[in-house]
Amino acid sequence: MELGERKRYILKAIVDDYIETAEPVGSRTIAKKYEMGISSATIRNEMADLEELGYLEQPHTSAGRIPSDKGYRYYVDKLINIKSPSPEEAAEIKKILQFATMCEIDNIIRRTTKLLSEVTKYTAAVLTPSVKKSAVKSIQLVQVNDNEVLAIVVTDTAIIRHVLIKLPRKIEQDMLLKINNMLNDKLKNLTVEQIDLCVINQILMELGGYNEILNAIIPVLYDSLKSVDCEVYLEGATNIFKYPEYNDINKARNFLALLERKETLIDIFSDDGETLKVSIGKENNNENVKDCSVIRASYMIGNKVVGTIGVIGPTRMDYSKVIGMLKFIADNLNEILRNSF
Amino acid sequence: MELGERKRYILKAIVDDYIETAEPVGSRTIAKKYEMGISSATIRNEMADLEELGYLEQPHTSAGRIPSDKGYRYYVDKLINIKSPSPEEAAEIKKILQFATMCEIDNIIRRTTKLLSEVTKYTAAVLTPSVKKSAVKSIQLVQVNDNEVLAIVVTDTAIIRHVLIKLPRKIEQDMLLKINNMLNDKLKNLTVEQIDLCVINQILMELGGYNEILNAIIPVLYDSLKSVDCEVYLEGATNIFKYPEYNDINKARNFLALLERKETLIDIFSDDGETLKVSIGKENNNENVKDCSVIRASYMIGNKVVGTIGVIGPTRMDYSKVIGMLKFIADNLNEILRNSF
DNA sequence: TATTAGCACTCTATTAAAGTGAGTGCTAAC
DNA sequence: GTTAGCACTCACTTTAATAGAGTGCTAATA
Repeated sequence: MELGERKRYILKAIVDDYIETAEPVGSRTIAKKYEMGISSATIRNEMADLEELGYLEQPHTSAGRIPSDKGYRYYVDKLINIKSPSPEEAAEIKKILQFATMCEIDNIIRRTTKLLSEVTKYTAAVLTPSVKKSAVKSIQLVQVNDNEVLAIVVTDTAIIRHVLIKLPRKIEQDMLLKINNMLNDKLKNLTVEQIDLCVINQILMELGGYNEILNAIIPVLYDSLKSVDCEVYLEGATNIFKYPEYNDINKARNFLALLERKETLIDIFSDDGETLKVSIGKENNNENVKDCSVIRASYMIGNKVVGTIGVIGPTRMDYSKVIGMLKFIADNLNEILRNSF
Repeated sequence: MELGERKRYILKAIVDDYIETAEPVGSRTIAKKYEMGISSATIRNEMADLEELGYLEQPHTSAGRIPSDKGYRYYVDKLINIKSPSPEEAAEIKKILQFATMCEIDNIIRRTTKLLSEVTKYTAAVLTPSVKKSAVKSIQLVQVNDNEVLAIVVTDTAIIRHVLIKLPRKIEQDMLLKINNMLNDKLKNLTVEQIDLCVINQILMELGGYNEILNAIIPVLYDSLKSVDCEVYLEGATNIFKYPEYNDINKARNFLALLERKETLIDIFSDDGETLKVSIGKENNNENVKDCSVIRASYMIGNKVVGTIGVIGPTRMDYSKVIGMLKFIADNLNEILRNSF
């Protein structure tokens, strides 16, 4: 069901105008502002058609039209002109990301989140790599003092997990080394998901002699890896107050309450493998986000898609700006991560 | 300027009632609800006195009275009955904290923050120990692979910092050990604040032979220690929507925007050594918190005050409940930290 | 047949006016 | 010193009136 040239132009004008003004768009506005050599009456007829086809809605009889979810979808798929950042903006973004390069990966991701929320003026979130799906690259046991050992796990997704372990008695250096080597032998290149009780039992069996020490170390290490799967960084939550759809205190509260729960954020932003995905209103799976839009991109560490970076805001979102910015920032982030990790 | 018995009773009744209802309290309400065997006219006279003395305010001529900051202060200092948690609540809190004991310290603190916001129904924040003021307990350099070394610093405040360092070339195990020992010798027991360029230069001098490697390690390690001083965990920010003073969208926005900046939170919650401190309205130093109250307690690791745990909300805060809960939770947290670290 | 001018109609948002009620301060009596 | 009584104040609510933006429909026009 392809729309005619003129209908497409009118739909685009309405979506653009509504995104800009947040007010229902009337036929006269279209006729005057987007010079088409066509009268408002004709536009009215076209608008009635577009409404019948489901692309537009009318808040009440004597108001202008606003885009429906279907209208936004058509706009994003067929009509949009993606705004890439201007040369100045691009330079600024590159500068900030370049500066972040000196930091650890957590910090890079955190700064990227902030940057994204600042340039888009919406709320930005980033999901760090999943520990479960990460493979163990190296495990180190380090003696901190007589009865404490620090266990450090480094994964192929640049996650570093550490946990301080109390020992029941002093441990000799060579015994620690032996345990350390054993853990590396058995666990290296396994994903954390693959490390199950079976694997653990095997280690306990093979190192039978050191049971007392192992029983102090293994469960703590195991719990530490399994307990938290990924982090979520959130920035610019209060940006929503910029948009009149959130002048209603209840809407604002619901939105912010949503973002307070980590599990919800993971649900909203977690990846399904696509490089860039736009979810408009009711397209979102999460019940509480049905009047929001979410735009997200995946990022990679070492040629492996590991996390998501995204933006959430009202369905009346400036799609062309956000998509442009998100693409640009995700690309740059990937480049930095490729070079550094 | 001591208040008479009856004035004190009336002031307490007004504060209690206003905290409960959020409505200006009239003389009739006091007479009826807080049976005093005294007429509303008499109470009106007393209220006029209390207003003149600065303990009460009147939003407008035909409204009841509300407490001024001075009124709240008098209430907190002289009139309050602190509500300790009920046996059931106490048991519940202990259970949750006990469960957290199995976790790393970060996690304990995070859970405590959440718990505090849940039991008080206000916004809770916790400041983790300051790195600057922490003393280095141990530094370990661990070879992750040929050209990467992981540096781990453990402090006396149970902070563990790690940073992955890229090396210009492969490093021999004994050289790494030598550098490691040297770093420990020179830095152990120094606070991070005390580690300045002078100390760094001394190390570089004494290990002159390894300049290439040292120049890769030292600056990164130094930056990592100096870059971030402490973390702030925040929970229950949207709890403020429960309180009618934040039905005004601008107030809500200002409050939430405040909490979004880490520096502001540090400014608001950072400690001045007192075990428990209540800051009411204009008593707060931070300009943007002059219509809030902040209640905070310090917590200790190894007999040293290291961090703050606190609650922020409207000046019409349920002081007796919050103080009771905060004391109880801070005491329990201290006990857990004393036993575990 | 497609377009347009014109007009009646709809519905929200704004403003003004009137009414309600909680609470006060003051006065005079107890 | 306390209290009853009353006039007064002021925010809040309700109602009514008005304005204005925008539509849909009809009839004329190109």
